[in-house]
Amino acid sequence: MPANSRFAIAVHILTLMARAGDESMKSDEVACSVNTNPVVIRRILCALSKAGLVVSQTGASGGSRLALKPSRITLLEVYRAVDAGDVFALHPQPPNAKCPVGMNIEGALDRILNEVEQGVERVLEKITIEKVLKSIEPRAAKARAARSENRNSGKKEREL
Amino acid sequence: MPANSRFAIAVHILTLMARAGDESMKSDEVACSVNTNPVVIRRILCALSKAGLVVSQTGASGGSRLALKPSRITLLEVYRAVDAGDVFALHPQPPNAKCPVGMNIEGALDRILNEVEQGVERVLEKITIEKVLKSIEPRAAKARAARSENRNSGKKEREL
DNA sequence: TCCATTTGTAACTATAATTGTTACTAATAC
DNA sequence: GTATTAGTAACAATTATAGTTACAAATGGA
Repeated sequence: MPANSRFAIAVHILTLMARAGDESMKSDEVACSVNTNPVVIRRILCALSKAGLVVSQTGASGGSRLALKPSRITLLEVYRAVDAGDVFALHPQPPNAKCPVGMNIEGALDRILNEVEQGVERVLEKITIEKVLKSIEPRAAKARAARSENRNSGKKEREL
Repeated sequence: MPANSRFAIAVHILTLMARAGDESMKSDEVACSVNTNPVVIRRILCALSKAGLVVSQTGASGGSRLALKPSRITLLEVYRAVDAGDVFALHPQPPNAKCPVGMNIEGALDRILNEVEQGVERVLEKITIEKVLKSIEPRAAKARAARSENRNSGKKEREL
């Protein structure tokens, strides 16, 4: 199943919560939108909570909500909060230290990996959760309009 | 074992061949430096060959060598040649289409993934195999000097 | 005070990708 | 013709992920 989707799900979660505003959401509700098990959501929420991006409360009428305004949460913080994994892996086994290339290639690759990660981070730090929510809203509005068209023509659909 | 190391190994292979110049290398020799099985090397060489980065020859005294000068091979071409995988994965299961966020989040994440990949590519296109080899040489030379020190003081080590 | 609800977390399963390995075919040089 | 080498298929071992069940701890309300 490799190449993990925790970052994608984390962005989904935070976008839902940005939309919910002050109201807190339960892991069950979030799981319904993400289409997975609530425990999967809670595991990711736990990481986001440790990073200070959400606050959660146990007990009856508990749940989670954003700890910061959506405009203050960048995708870089999200990427760092969940362990998204490296862009590429180094050698599975250490290369041959008796070879002039084998001896030094890991260091070179490590420096390249750092540069690549910086490239990723430069992109992610420019995108906020607010921006993601806004990029979604017009499409959702369009879909709502289309649905009311359908309703007029007799079709039915449930929505959240 | 997930998060694949094919890109790292491909860079290692090409750096070895850059150093070998016109002489072709056998998958066995490369495997010795990478510290893995020759079939693993041949699989990656096959991808590099399809991308036109190396040429291979079967048969006695066969082997592989670079198809282009080291200064003409960028790491971006290498990254594209081997299937290095995406920086992050989208949802394992499609999100709930009845939810305004679930309905549109995949498209938003896909656009973000494209931007991130472009960030990665901007970094990789600036690094050539020649550059990697040069970043390794001074260290290798230093190590050679240290080894001859050792030899003078009576110690022994094999090298390639 | 007790009960229902919810998070946090451990433990386990199923799935899938990667790497390593053996074995074989086809091509090539000597 | 024989030895050598790449190309490739098939399979095993390892590992991470995602999903699931189960339960303790916290919380709010009756």
